[in-house]
This record gives sequence, structure tokens and C-alpha cells, in this order.
Amino acid sequence: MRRMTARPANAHQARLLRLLRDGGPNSRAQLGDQVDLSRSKLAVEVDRLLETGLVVADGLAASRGGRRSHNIRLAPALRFLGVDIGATSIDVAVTNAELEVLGHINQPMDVREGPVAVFEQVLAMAAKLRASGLAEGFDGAGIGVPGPVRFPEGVPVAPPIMPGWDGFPVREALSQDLGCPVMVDNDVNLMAMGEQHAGVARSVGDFLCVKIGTGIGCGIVVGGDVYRGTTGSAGDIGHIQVEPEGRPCACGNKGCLEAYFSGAALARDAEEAARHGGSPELSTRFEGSGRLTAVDVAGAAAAGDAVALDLIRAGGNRTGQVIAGLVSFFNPGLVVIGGGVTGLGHTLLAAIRTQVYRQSLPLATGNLPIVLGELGPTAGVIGGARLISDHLFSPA
Amino acid sequence: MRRMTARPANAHQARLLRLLRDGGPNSRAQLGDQVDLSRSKLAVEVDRLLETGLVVADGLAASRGGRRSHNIRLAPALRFLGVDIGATSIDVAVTNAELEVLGHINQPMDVREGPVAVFEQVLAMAAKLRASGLAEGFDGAGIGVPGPVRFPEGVPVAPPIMPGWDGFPVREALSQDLGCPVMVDNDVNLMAMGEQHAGVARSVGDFLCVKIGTGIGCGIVVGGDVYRGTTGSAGDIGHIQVEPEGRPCACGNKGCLEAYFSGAALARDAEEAARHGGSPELSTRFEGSGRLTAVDVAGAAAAGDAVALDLIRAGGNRTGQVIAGLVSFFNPGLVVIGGGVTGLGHTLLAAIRTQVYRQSLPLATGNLPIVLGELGPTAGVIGGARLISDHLFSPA
DNA sequence: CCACTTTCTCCAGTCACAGGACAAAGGTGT
DNA sequence: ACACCTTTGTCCTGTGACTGGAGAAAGTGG
Repeated sequence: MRRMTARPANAHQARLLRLLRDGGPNSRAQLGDQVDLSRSKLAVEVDRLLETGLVVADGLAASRGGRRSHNIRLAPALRFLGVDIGATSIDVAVTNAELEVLGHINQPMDVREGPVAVFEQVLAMAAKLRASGLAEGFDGAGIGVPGPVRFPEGVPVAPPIMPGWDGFPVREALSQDLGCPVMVDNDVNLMAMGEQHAGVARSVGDFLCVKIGTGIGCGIVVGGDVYRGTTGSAGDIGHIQVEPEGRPCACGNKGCLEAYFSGAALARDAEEAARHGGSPELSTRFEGSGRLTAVDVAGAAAAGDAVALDLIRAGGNRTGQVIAGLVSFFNPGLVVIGGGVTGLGHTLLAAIRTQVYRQSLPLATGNLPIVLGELGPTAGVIGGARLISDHLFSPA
Repeated sequence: MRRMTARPANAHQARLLRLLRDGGPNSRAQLGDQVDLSRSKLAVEVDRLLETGLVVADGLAASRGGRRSHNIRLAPALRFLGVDIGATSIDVAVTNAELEVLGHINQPMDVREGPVAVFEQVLAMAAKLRASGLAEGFDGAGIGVPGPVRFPEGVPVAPPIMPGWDGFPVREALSQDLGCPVMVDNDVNLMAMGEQHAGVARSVGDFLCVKIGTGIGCGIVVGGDVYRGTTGSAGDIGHIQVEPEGRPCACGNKGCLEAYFSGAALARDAEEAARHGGSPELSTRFEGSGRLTAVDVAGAAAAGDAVALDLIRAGGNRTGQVIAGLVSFFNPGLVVIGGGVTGLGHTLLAAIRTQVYRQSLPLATGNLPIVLGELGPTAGVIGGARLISDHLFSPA
């Protein structure tokens, strides 16, 4: 099948495409209400979009007391690929042009296997989705990787947890293999974009999205746009010091947040507690599998295990301490907590909230919601689709 | 004399005014090189600006091998007022349209006297500048106040160190009294704008400007624009906790940065050291005046006093600790240190640099200059002029 | 004095866009 | 059934924005 070749010719067309993406099918009249263009001009631009095949007119809508309107919608065959490469697993999803997830698969994978092995698997997963009939091809793909990215080029830079990825031309390589445009970003930024598009952060201009998984990162959204910093490392809060002369961290420093709370640190602390006894729940789980993860801690906590609850609270307090500082500094309109540890749920959230509301300025916290992300693992892949669609739905 | 009444009629004119403001007099041809408009269109817009009187043509420039060009410049009679209200003193300056300071006066004043008393003094200072012949009137004024501001309305909100200012309609009142448009912002943001316009931050898109005076604040510039946060309190880093269960702070919390380092904390620590002996330099100065300020500490440090140097280093370490976190989070392209303590100079800077380079991620610090502001007390007033000129030089 | 450069103006043609007239297609009340 | 209203969409014309070229004005250097 023929893939998306055309691009919007001007800012008006780009605007219309995004409106159709975010608002679904619309009549010309409804579009006119949103774009501040005359009906004639609007009709011209819509006609041109119809000519390119980017949008189609399918059928008539119900009457609203007058002539029935034609439904204008994005081409129904458009497909975007969202790829979220985590430290220990890969998520791949197909979406339609409205960024609705049509199919989503997850497979374990260690990023440290290196880009070649990882992308082999990504391509296999994409092929599987295509084979299932959800897509005949992909019109674009958005990729998230767990480390800083030089955004314009789509190349990871000095990623601590991804040896072998430094400088690998992800965008170029995948674009070649997939045969479609590709954009690459930090996985945390993708999560932020996902929650912004379809989750709790809809209609919030400035917010923070803290992702606690194997590591800890923070997506920063300013005025609706992701802020990436001068070298693409903005939001890398895992190595902010929370304890002078504290625990040694993998990064070489001491007392980093990640040394105290993250998927890895939590598992280690839990195993320690299990070995030293005092926590029947954790000990049982430990003996079962020989190792523990954040999921085990969540399970133990849900069963009322005091040690597990303390671990979560302690971690939440550390994290909240850092977030409190960021809230004072950044004064966001919303803080979203997400990532693998979301399963720790409200115990974690309560600890974070306590710290933030206690330490940050009243003016900054006065009307500040701190909530869990509502999309879970789909946030990243939706964010990926959003990333590439933002790129494609902008003037050529 | 008649004051500036016209405003640019469109984005092109606004662009041209800003180019003339930032680049000084220019010929039509030079302007054409910078704006991506045809010569004809450019000529039309320049002519319209000439008609409004916002710009004037004065004389011919030297030939560059062909016909001599007409110099186009902003109306030479335009005058902006920059007002920087600090906790303990007021700076007022007049600038021309190019934001060059023509006259600058400083007077001590306690903000806690309240808005009415303060603005009486501001008006007197403005009148003094006018009387000196530097201005026949003001075309606009930019005001900085030491606390958060609801920017669109120009009203301080819940300012901790300014009781009596909460909700005072600064913009409206001053606009009335001065008879010209007024914009109000946090003093730290003004400093950032000043350093961006005429200081060390020229041509840097994303940077932080840390002002250490009576309190500590941080101006945040994202993509060339000041970021103010959801409620106008962004950059309020003085109350970030640096020591759990640490010193009590005036804000009611414990262990805030400001409790350890700021003009006030430094003076208190110095007086303590002077009383307990051990520092001949500080003791001498203390006996002289009965109190100490940051200036005394700077003097003692310059004379080699070990206690004073230790105080500065300790404060710098605390501050650097916080800045290190912000650098990891924000990944700026530059960090500017300014405010009243700039006199502490390189001892302070060295301590901050050490902390940041040691704690933040290499990717974020790799090419990160940390420098002292180069404008000193004029940064704020230039920033004020810049603020109002940005407002006036934008489409009506 | 001539060739060449730079600056600036003038003019004609093109494109973007708004707004009104009007046709198409549906409602609602009598 | 009919008149009348509403909503949607199309067509057309006029206006203003903008470009690019021709050419005048004003200078330099050989």
C-alpha cells in the first residue's frame, strides 16, 4: 500500500491536521470555529488536503437543524509506530492517525545488549504487528530511549545505562529499516507527551512528569512543548544529591537519589530486608524466586507488610524531597508520577505529597495536583506516536 | 513634549523596532539582511514607522563602495524608566530607546515601608532624573519587585518579605502616576533580562540567573523568554531545603538555603563570629559600626581573614549544592551569579563551581560556564527597560 | 569619463484572505 | 404541503500583502 508522502504545505494545513488528530472527525464548519479563518479560505485548505489524500471526507454527519455536514477525517489508513525502549523491556504499539492504540506488545530485553540487537527485536515486533493486520505499513515512528538524546539528529549521547549506544545513529538507522520518518527522544519525554495527549496532563501548559523505573527521570513541559535543555539532558534528576556523603551511586558520586530510590535500589533494599528477616512477606517471595523486584515490594505492601511499606515511604520521602525543590524552582501546574513503580500506588504518592506540600512554597503548591499517570505503559508509546505526528503534521 | 503614542501596527514593524533597539542605527539595506522581507515591503514598513515618529532618519552613513545609505534609528527622544525595588534599596534609571543607561540613581529604602511610601520615593527619584534634563518625560517603565508577581496584571502575590504589598495594583497605580505604560516583574527576572540584553547572557537561549541578595532567587530563561511558572513563583529557590531538620528559617520551615546563605544570613553569621572572636578583621569592623553586612565580609575576605573566607566558602557550597541540582534538572547553557553578594567574587564562584562540576552530570556540565554577572546593579534597571520595551515594541 | 557597486524607489503582477451572495439540504410550524 | 428558518458549503469579487524586476540616485575606483 502507498504510504503517507504528502506533508502539509503551510501552517494552516498543519493546524488543521492537528485539530483532526486531537479532536477526531470534524465538519468544515466545526473546524472553522477553531481556526480563525474565513470559510472560503478554510474550504480551500481542506480541499487541498483532500487532494493530497492526508484527509478524507467520509459520509454525512447528522443534521443539527440544517444542512448536514460532511465529515472530514484523517486518512484512515495512516499508521504510526510508538516504540518505548526501557532498561529491561521494549514496548511497541501501532496507532491510527488519531493516536489511538490499535495494538500493543511488550517483550523483555536488556538495553545493554546494544543497539543492533535491540533494533533487531524492535523490527521483529513491528513486523508482528503488521502481520496481525493492524497496519499495512508505517507512516512514521517515534522512538524513546532511556537516556539523553541529541534531539535534532536523533542520536543518544553519553547514556550512562546504555553502554554501546553513544553516538549510534538511531534515527537514521531505523528510518532506513522501517522505511518511514523517525524521531527519537528520551523515554521520559515520551511519557510526558503521552500523558499530555491522552492522559492526566491534557490542557496543562507547564508540568513535570516524574518517571520512576529502573532509574528516575523527569519530563519537563513548558508552554505545551517538551523542554530538552542545552545538550538534551534536561530532566535527569536521578543523580541529584539527597544525602551529602551518602550511599555510593553507580555514577561515581555519593548520595544520589537513584541510589536510594529506583526500581534497582528498591529491589536491593528489599532483598536485604528479606535476608535479614523481619519481613515475612518479603522473605517468602524472596525464597520463591531467589530475587525481588519492585512488583514484589508492591505485593508485600498490599498485603500489609510493614517493612515493605516503610521501604516505599522512605523512597517516597527522598523523591518528594527532590520534587519539592523542583516545584519551588519550576512552579508547575501539575506533577505526574509514573513509570514502573506506579504499582506502589498511593503509599508512594502520599509520601511524595507530604514532602512537597510541607517543603515547597504555599504559592507554588496552593493549587498543585500531584497525581499518578493514568496511561501506564501506553504513555510512552502514545508519546512516540505523538512525537512523530507532531513532526509530520508541521509545514514541510 | 509629546510622548510615544504610536505602537507597531504589525509583527514586521515590531521586529524592526527590536532590531533597531538591539543593533542600533541601521540602513534599510542592513535591516533587509535581517528580516527576510523584500526590499519593497521593507521600505513600506519603514516609511510607515517614519510616519508614526517611532523611528527617524538622521543623516547619511559612510559609503561602502556605492550610494550612501540613510541611517534609520529609533526616535532619539524616547525614554524608558527602569526601576529595581530591592529589599533595602531602590535603583532607578533612565534609558534611551536603545536601552543605554543615561542616568542611574540609588537610594536606601526598606520595602517593608509598604507600596505607598516606596512609590512616593520612586516618583521622587524619577522626577529627579527628569529634572536633570535626561528626559522630558517617560514612554514606559519596567518595575522589579522582590517577590512573586501575577505577571499579566502586574500585581505582587503573597510576597514573603513584602508585607502590605499583597495584591497592591502596582502596574495600575504607577501607570497612573507616571502617565505611561508600566510592566511589573520579579526583580530576579529583570536581572536575567538585563544580563541577556547587555551582559554575559547575550545570545544564550536557555540559562539561569541566580541572584543572591537579601534573599536568593533564580531567573529562568527558556528559548530566550523568561519563564515565570504557573503562579509567577518560578525561580523561588531560597526555600529549597539543604539540610533536613536544619536551621529554622523565617518561612517557618527548617534547613532552607536562605537560612544558611543570603545577605541576611551571612551578616548574622559574621556578627556571631565577630562576637566570639577568632576573626580580628570582622571584630574590628563590628566594633566600628555595631553591625556587619555582606560588604564587611567581602572586605575581611579580601584582607585574607580566614573566618570570613570560610563563611563565604560554606555559603557557596550550600548554594552550589542547590545549583547543581538545578543544573541536572534544567541543563542550562549558562549560569549567571549576581546580586548584592557579587562582591564576594571569586571565592564564592569557586565554591559554587566546585559543587556543580562535582555533583552534576558531565553531559550537563561539560560545556557549562558559571560566571558572575557583568552589569552589577544596572542589570535590574536595564532589564526593566527591556521589559517595557518588549511590551511596547510588539504588535498593538 | 566610464564601468561598477550599493542603496533606494517605483510599478506591475501574484497570492492570501475576507466577506457577501447564493445554492444545497435539512429542519419546524401551520 | 407549504412557507420559513437554520446550517452547511461553494463561488466570486475586492482588498491588501508581498515579490521581483526595472531603473534612478549616489557613490567609488581606474
